[in-house]
Amino acid sequence: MVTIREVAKESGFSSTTVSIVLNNAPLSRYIPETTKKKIERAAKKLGYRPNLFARTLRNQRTHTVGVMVFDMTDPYCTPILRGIENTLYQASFLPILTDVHNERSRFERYLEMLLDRKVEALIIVANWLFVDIDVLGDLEKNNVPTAMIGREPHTRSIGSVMVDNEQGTQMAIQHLFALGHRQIAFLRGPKHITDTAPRWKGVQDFAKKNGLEIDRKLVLDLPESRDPLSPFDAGYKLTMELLETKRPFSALMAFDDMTAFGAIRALTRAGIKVPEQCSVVGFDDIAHSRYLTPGLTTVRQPMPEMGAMAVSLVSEGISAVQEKRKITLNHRKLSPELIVRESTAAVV
Amino acid sequence: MVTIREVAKESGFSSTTVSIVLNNAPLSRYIPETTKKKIERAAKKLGYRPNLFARTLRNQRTHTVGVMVFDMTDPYCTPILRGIENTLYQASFLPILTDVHNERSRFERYLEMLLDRKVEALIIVANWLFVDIDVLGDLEKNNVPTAMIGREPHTRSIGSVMVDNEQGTQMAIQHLFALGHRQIAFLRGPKHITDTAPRWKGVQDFAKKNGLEIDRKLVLDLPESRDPLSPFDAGYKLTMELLETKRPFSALMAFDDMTAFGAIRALTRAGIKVPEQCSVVGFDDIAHSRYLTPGLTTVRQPMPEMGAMAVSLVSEGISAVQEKRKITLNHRKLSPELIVRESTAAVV
DNA sequence: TCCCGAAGTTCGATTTAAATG
DNA sequence: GCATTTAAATCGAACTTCGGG
Repeated sequence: MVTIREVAKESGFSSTTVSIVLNNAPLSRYIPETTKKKIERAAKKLGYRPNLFARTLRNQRTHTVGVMVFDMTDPYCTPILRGIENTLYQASFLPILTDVHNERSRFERYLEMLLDRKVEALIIVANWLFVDIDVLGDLEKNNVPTAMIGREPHTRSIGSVMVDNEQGTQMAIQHLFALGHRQIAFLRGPKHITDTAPRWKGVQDFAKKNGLEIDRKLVLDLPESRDPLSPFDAGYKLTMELLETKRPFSALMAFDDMTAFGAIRALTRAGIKVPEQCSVVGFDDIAHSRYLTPGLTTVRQPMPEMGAMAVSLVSEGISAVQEKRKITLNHRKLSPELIVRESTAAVV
Repeated sequence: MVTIREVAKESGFSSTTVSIVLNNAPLSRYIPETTKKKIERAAKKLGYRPNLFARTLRNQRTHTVGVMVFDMTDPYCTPILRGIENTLYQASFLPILTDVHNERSRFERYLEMLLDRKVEALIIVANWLFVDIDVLGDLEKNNVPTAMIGREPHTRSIGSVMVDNEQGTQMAIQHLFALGHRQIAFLRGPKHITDTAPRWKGVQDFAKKNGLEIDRKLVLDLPESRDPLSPFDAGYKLTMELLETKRPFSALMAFDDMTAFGAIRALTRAGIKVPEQCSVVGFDDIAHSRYLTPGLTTVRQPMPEMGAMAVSLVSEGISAVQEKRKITLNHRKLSPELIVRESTAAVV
């Protein structure tokens, strides 16, 4: 390994001077160009790369952020991670990725590991299950700016990025309404998930405003579960139950895309064509949605942007820590977008 | 921050002794239990956590591995990453995740960043595009054990994990053959992808052995492209072209799942029912495949296992480096599995 | 005072060599 | 030589202090 001392020797100056020059430190304004040139040339010649661990030991900076996902296999995560990665890259930060598999013990172990590595910030992708773990203790104490994606934390001091759920379902129901649907079935989310309530509120608000009557018999709730893939099975099962009641409906609005896939499977099995005989809308716009046939009409969460936004929130926090200001992180709500594909059609 | 010196002071021993005890170093066998107890109690009381950067500075170990993905949004990646993460976790290693977006400059920049951080190993998930970049230079020089998933590297000294492509397509064609299909269309992969040849070879071998005639007019090639999602569009387009020729076929074998999705879309648009009028098989078994309707029959790559295998390959390398042996990494070929779902059926 | 550069200390842990009884 | 403990050197960079012109 080439050290700063070797560069010093090669260039004929002391390591102090080398350090000052290569870091463009304040003092470097006194150092003549010729000296700088020589040092830079020597560094280049030897292929000098400063040892980041020595540097961190001195100045405490790691240029690393921890990313915690609750379940990577949830297709909702990937685009978010992409957004995080891309934004960090621009800032020359590197992410340490951890997946807690929805297990508390794993969460705690990983948190400890990340703190040991002095990540400068933490981003939590709280998809699906996340019963408010008291992260705060350790985090606040350690002064690590933290942002959460997809869940509103119960604490100040932790930033958050969410999609505007209410707005999303309003767009969806508005779309169905405009297509002439009046008998609409709903597969609501599990009660313990915080997205469930606002999404339903969006529907209700629209219904009230536009005189749409909601048939309570056509409203079902997904069961609680800690498996991000189970909504598919639940969607399938609930739709089957719905069909058995023989209550007619011309459209179905699912809690999320995965649920919608399950519903489509059930409808197809029952010989009901989508969208000709029944329209289906989802929520999320996970990657699958575009590729299944028919393509799923859904409400897109701007996932890469949410990742990017989380990074910019914690960046603020990092600056604050650097300048010894108190950290305060914001809460952001991003607008969703209605993506109309082939799973919805006008009533005949 | 609690340092080892504070633990020393609290316990009444020197920092040397504290270090020896806490690390269970060889010398600790001379240290009496009572001393150990006292030191451990002091450490616990103060909540002592050794500074990893100071430690790394001394002993060069980082317990970190770099993971490079060529495009995270490729659904093929996620389960592999999961496998990597899970296996690393067991070994108390942490992954730094980088996504090179199929860009050479980004690849080089990330590689540099990872080497600066002294990752103890590197795992490359070479999905889709990867025209043999000369990683070797830097890597070999820096003595970083490296394994590649999904591509056979042109160099020794880099380990690799692949699925047995030949075996995979053989299973698929065998399945179609057993269902009575004789007129089978093929959407082969782009020529520049290394998977393409062996997958085709599997088909040919089976055909020869079983007297299945392959109609060259029913064999099309995907165009070259650097977008992991484009196979969908290509699959759609090629299938449309196939249909226009009016040449009959009762089954279609796609290069991968994404291509198969495109084909299904085309067939459906053309009013051809899958699987009643045409069976479709894919390759990969990405997450989507289970959820579309009909569920896709496909050849599963054991992705989590491939990730795990890559970790175990580089672990070997890490041990070698530790013991100053020369690193030699193996090449592993894992068996795929045929997943029969709803997109294939017997000819009527 | 301004400019330039070097010596020496510090960050926190590990390890070697050596000092005790 | 043995059991027990520790002072001091080390890892590599950054910063503080100081001195000479």
